[in-house]
Amino acid sequence: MDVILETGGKGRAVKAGTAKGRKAKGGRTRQTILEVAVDIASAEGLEGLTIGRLATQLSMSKSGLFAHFGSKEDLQLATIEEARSVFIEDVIRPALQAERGLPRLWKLCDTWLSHVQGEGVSDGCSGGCFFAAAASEFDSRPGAVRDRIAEIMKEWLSILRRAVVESQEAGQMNEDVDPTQLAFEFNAFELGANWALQLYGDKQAFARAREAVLERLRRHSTRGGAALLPPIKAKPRRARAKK
Amino acid sequence: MDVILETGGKGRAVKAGTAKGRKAKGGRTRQTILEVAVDIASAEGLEGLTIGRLATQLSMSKSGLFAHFGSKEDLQLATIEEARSVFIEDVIRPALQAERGLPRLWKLCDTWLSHVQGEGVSDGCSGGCFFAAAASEFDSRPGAVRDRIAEIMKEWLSILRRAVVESQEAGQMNEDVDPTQLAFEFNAFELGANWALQLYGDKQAFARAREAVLERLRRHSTRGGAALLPPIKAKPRRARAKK
DNA sequence: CTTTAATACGAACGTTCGTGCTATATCAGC
DNA sequence: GCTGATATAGCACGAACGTTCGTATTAAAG
Repeated sequence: MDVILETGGKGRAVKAGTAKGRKAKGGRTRQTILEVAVDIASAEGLEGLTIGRLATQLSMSKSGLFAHFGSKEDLQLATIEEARSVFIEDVIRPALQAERGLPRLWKLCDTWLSHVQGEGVSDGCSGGCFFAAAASEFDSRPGAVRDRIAEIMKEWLSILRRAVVESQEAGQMNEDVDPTQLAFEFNAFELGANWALQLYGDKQAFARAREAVLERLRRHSTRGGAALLPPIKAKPRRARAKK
Repeated sequence: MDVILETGGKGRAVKAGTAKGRKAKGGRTRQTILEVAVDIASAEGLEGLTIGRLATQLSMSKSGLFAHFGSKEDLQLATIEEARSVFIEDVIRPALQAERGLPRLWKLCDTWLSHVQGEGVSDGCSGGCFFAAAASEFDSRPGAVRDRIAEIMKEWLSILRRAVVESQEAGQMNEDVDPTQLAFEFNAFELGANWALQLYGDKQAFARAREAVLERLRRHSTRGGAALLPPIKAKPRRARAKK
């Protein structure tokens, strides 16, 4: 599944995808590199993202690719920024179109889960959360990479928390809910779903995470807020055969 | 925090521990190696567990250490088994002494969290869950190591689930609770707490995880079961300053 | 005392990693 | 068409990794 540099297509948002000139070529190549880098790193981690491997997959030479970044760390940082852009585009922006309050909070979680699950047909069944992988890989490796990852994840937690607060301000969620606590729990469900997917390929975990989130939202929503949530699915209530 | 086998002049590792005999010596060395290996791997992951580093920390030669295991993979597998033993000793066994049902279920979660948090004074502030780190490191690396990790984590999930079922059988928990779902959620809270600790050094996350677990236990417990849980702490209800 | 086998060491091998130097195409502007 | 910047390739280095091999030490067995 090599990625050829010049197929043209490449749906992702590139500043000037078709700009001509030698100068622009480098930028486009860099962009292509980063897109593949995010793919690899999502599945195998930021350290599995080897320059040699990246070059091979892109049919480039190591040094040619390396020239686009001053160091491995720069490549990692750039990859992180690219992943953040993708995340914003795929998760944050769609959620912002939902109505502020409970609908947006639910949409954030729902889209996040879809994003990790491997949204559409992307590329088979890879999936996996870039930041979850990167975080656990660098949590014990101090440096700029780790700091940036921590910053971005804090950003994400903050967004979740704000959505909770806004739900309360809109009178859709009970005031006695601690927003930080709820954000922690939602984030944990997402980590748990990602964990189950990566380790067992258990796609059902996403249904469980959604149910966990929804149950909590319903539990804490006011009378006015409850109507804004998806309808309750009929529970299949059958004891699992699992011993 | 090096572990010196014996200060003997030339770094000679000669020590007459409890058991005598040349034969037993190897076994003791191996055990010492594995204990240090678990420590390193808990903090830095199974791949950060380099043979060279392990040897340095033990004041041994790489080859001398290597001789105890046929390969790196064998070392990893042995380290996993050692970690499992520690886990059983530190978490499972204490929980089994709690009364079957809700008390045991709560104890399992509580002890697990303490275990990850770094329980006592162990060695400063390391902490971190061996299996969480190992799982996310190997989830995309097929092989015996990954399989064993998956097996052990499934074992753990199964224990959690059984505790839920037993709580229901004891009439302490409502029957409409899906044990698999609850086990998933508890596991997610634990992953979330570990994540926050590793990335932010946020020990408060454990309080949050405990609260999340307890709230769920209370929510689903029957009238008879509720009394078996820890008393409700007075909520400090103060809005966090965090923006 | 001699022999044996367990234990550990030191040196080296082959590989892979990140990285630096140098050369060569390829286009923009004069 | 020449010049100069830019993009990519080729090659080599040093470090670290897992691993192998030959050897020294030494407790236990004969």
